[in-house]
Amino acid sequence: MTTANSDAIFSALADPTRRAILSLIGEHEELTAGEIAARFDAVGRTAVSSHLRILRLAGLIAERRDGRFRHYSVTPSPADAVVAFLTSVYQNSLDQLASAVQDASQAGGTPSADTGERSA
Amino acid sequence: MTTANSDAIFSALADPTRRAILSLIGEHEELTAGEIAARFDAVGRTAVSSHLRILRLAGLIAERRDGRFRHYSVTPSPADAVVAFLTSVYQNSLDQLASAVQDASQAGGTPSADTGERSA
DNA sequence: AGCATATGTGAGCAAACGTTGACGGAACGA
DNA sequence: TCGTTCCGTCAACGTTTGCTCACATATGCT
Repeated sequence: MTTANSDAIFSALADPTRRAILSLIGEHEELTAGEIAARFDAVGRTAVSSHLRILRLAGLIAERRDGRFRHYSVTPSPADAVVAFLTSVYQNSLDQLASAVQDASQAGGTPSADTGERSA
Repeated sequence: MTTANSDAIFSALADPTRRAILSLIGEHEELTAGEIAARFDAVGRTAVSSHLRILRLAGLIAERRDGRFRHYSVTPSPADAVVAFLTSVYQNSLDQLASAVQDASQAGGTPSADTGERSA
């Protein structure tokens, strides 16, 4: 069930405008849709509204309605899915690197020649 | 300069097939393009090749050429850009949450009723 | 050389995405 | 009640994305 939602989270984070919106909201406690839209000259108000909807459906932001205004704030929990994915991928990578170094050091040779090469 | 690349990283991570590929590579030390493609029934070999290109251009995986084969492995560093973005967003959020809780506890009321509600 | 294997690349197409403009609904003030 | 403000939603359009098919490239084997 977290898998289905992480898809929405990664998709939501893929757009640079949405990341900018998320970053902007994160700098403040709460912002209204109009305040957010006002900070983006290149993007129209309806586009910002669509982005806010996507961010909200992904669970990345929360909406509080107050009269005519809608205040948006950051919801802390969902980012865990992203970090969990990355750590699961890179944890193995680091484990294997560590064991490779250990094997090489037990064998008595130089740890590895692979680390010196990085594809551009 | 990290900003321009983080765009490629987030876009690369947006696709569920690419995340599955990245996860698969992460489980092994190295995998060839053919070995990776063989694990995906739903997507063809050329599609996997395109995904590998995107992941490589984003700097998420490394390519090692060995005869006819191309071995792919995970490159640990670039995920830092993702984590850095998330922590920058949520750091402020957590700070504000902490101060909000402190304010509420000083006021003597229950910390918050908002946590019980999640938008669907 | 000739053929098979391993893999990337380009054209073409359907689906998804982001943006805009027009509209609708809800709330505030006169 | 009437007009204005704030904001989401819908239809349409151009762009991008992901996929497949056919072809090209490079390596290895005989």
